[in-house]
Amino acid sequence: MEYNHRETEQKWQRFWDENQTYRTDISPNKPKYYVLDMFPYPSGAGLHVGHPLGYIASDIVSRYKRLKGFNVLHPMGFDSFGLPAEQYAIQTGQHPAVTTEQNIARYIEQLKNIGFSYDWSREVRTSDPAYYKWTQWIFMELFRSWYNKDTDRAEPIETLLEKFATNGTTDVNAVCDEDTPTFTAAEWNAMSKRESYEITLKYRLTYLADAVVNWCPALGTVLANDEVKDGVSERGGYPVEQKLMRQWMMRITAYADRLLTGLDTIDWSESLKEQQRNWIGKSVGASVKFPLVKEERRKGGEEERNLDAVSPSSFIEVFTTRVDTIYGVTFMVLAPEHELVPQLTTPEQRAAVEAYVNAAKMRSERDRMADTKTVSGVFTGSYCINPLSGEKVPIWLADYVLAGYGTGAVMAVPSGDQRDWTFATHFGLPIVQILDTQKDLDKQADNTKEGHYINSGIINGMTYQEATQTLIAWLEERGLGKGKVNYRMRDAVFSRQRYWGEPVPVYFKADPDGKVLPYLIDESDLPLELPAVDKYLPTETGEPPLGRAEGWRYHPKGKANTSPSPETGEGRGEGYEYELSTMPGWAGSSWYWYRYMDPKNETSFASKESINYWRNVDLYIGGTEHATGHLLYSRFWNKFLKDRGYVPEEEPFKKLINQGMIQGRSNFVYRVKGTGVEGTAPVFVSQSLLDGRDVTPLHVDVNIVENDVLDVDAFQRSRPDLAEGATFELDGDKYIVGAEVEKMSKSKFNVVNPDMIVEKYGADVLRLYEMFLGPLEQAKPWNTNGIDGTFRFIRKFWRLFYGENSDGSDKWLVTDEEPTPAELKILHKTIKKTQDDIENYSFNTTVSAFMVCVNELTALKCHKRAILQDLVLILSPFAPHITEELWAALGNEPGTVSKASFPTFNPAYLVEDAFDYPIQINGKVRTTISFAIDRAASDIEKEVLANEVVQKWLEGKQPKKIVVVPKRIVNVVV
RNA sequence: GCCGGGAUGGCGGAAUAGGUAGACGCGCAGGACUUAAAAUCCUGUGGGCCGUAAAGCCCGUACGGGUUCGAUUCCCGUUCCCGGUACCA
Repeated sequence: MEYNHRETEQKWQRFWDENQTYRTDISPNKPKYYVLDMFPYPSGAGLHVGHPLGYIASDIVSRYKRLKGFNVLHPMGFDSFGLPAEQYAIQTGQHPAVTTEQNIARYIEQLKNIGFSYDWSREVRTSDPAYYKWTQWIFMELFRSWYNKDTDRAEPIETLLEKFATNGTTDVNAVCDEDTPTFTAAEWNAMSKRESYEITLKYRLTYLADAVVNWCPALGTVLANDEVKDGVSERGGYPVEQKLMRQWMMRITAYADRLLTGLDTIDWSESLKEQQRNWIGKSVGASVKFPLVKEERRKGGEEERNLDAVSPSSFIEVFTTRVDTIYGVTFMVLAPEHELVPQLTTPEQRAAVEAYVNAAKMRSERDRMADTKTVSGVFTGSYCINPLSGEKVPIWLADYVLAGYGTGAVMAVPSGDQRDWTFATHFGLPIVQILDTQKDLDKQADNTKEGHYINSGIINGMTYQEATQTLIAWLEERGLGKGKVNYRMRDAVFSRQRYWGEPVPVYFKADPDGKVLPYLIDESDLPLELPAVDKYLPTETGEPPLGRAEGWRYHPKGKANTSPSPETGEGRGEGYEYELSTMPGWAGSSWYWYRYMDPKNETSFASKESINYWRNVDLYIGGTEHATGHLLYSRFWNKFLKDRGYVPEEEPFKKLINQGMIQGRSNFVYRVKGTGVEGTAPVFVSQSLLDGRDVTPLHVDVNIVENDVLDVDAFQRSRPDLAEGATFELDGDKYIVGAEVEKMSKSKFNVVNPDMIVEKYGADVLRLYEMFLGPLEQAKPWNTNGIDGTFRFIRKFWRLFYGENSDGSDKWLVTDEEPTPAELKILHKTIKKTQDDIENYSFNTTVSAFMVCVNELTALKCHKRAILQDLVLILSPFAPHITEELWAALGNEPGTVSKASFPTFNPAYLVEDAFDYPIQINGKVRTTISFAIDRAASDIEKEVLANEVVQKWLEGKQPKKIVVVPKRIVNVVV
């Protein structure tokens, strides 16, 4: 009987479910191993064959580690808040919870079909109130914390209040808002409760701020930078504009340095770490103040040129990484959006400046970035003073300076910076050499740090190091500047003007003087559940969808609710207004790996016991698209939770692997141009007969193509719109289709559903084939064609155990005979290869080793239990169903293959007594000769030289040299 | 532009402390079994040359150099492809 994959696989999947085979509990006497997949967003389209790639790899590692004696935590859940469900709700009125539930059910069914060893009792869903209760709680903890730069960690807000009460702001070294006032202890203690509370809001790790955000009018929501691609929303592709809005922010910048240095402690790919480093964008330099020229201020005339009113005072502040080049500054460049521009513009220059600023506004960010060749800029008419040289420096505007980075102003040093050089050359501004080593300044800038300074006042003759130190000290002494570290990374916007997300556990209360401030709801009121709304759109007044929830107001327990609505003044006694925005997509995914440790806990996000046992993720597998989003935010929250003593590890994901994307392989049919239109019958030509004919390629469903041969009948049946009355020009009796690698997508008719593969070939075959396709981290196209190889392998493997009696019934072939050395060698070579390859995540080569093993055992007609039982075990991580079946057939307790031990590799079986040496003449192999392993090199030399083939190549000459590498090669140099 | 990764048969890919390039699989070709097909099994399969055959020779890991007894592997330069990105002061 042939192996029946359908019956067997379903049987074991049911068994595992019913017996909770993969249920995991804490067992302190076993080492732990935590294998995590990036949990999916359950989309309506279901899984395609590309999705499970990483899940299969992680499942193999999980099963392998179990056999190796580890207690393995391997859970799965769903990142179930998100835009598509909300978009669907807007269109259909269907509550997102309903569609999400349906999609999850389908995902679970598909996942269970593939035989993953997840502990499903630990499943989490971010949209479940029992889950997001703790997302909200973490938000509250962030609100209740500040970042102490002295201890370099987050602390409860109470430690800040103590400092204020005893010493005011003197001892406080915190990450906080720019406009935070300084005060004494006495001043602090004299403040009203409201005043002091308002001050603490500037220190908390989550805070309200007016932020320029990516506002997407079509989606009615704010998007994170990484959700915007090329000026349109990543999901949906709608236009996005910049808008100033009051938003909840996360002070992730407080952690910038730790996020950077932590990268050195984790085992992630270099490219991924580099992406995070670039995103954080640390640069070390100095900020310098350039005072504005006083005479300019005087003769400015009446028109708003009162520079004394300019905030904060009369200077331009720049950030530079090359303060040593300050004597080379010949002009100043501001971003067109810089706040001082209106005040700095002289009446003569006003028209030109306004034209330039407007033109810059019109150009999209994209245009400005794409166009780096054109030089543009305009002079404001004003000057500032170089604080070092005392020279007058003209102030220009140019759009190569970005408002959002540094201070939005640059001190231009054309001799050292290429952009400044280009600008100076274009506008005829002077270029001053400042280092004796700079050369070819008439052709380009030279950014060298070598040599000694010239034309440079107090640093003349110094080297780079000396000059930098001297200048920073000089500037700090005079309050004109200081050493500064600048980061590209900004604080993260945490608000979304949408419905399907976690409500923010905050309400607003107006104080007697009318000032409205945010307050946390009481912890006992968590979870703050999403209210029902009539529509999932913003309100008519532009409020987020939660503004539609009727009577949704906060009523603190045991307190009078007397605050009127801050907007309307109405609603006295009806409770307080809630925050109406919801949390972003990354909130729920920034801590989920902890919830798996203790998913049902109602008193904390996970028990201390479980967290201290499982600690962090040993292996994390997922896509590279989360490089700067999820993976950065998760590290941020993890560090915060560690600071506050809730978790023990600084980094959440020790080892991370990015699985490569599985691309689609599209198939095409070719319709002759001019046919199939206006009632004419279409003519399709086989790809093999094209030969330059004028045709239109059309996508054809890959599921009706086999080995690039089209099932013509199926094509005509499934696409009557295309193939009605068509004629086909065949190559022999075959229509050969064309092929191209594209993204896997419905519109390209190249989606392959894993369910179909499982039905036809079995889950074990799907698992083996996905691994066999190539290295895990590499992107590769899916081509169902090759799957026959792994299908045959499984059946060949089965035939080592079962044959057929003459009446057609099953014949059990396994015997208890003693294995031969040759059989043991095959087995142990495969054991070694399997464990080495799994430890190196090289799954494709493991599958090939299994094939070799089964081929060799088949050739030897080996049916011995002593060999096959171990082979079942080492194959079980890859093909759990068939091995579970055979494990039971071998007489083991059913369902226990995952609870056995990985066979021990015994090198003794691999010892060879002879080696076939390739014999090279001048580096080319001419023959091979077998020598005993312990044969002396001099003996080998002699025998090689005596060899007939070697003699022939020597042509009677004496060899120059003979290289003998034991157990490798012999090379005779003539 | 910069950063990271890559380029090996018709195809997916193997082999790097430098040591027989093309494991394994697909596809293809031929054969066995079968009334036939499917399934299965066997043989061959980088290109070229020479041969009836056996055997043998030459070329070959994107391209051009180099180091070495020996290079897919190391070094220098070039081209192309994929991913990322920031005009970052």
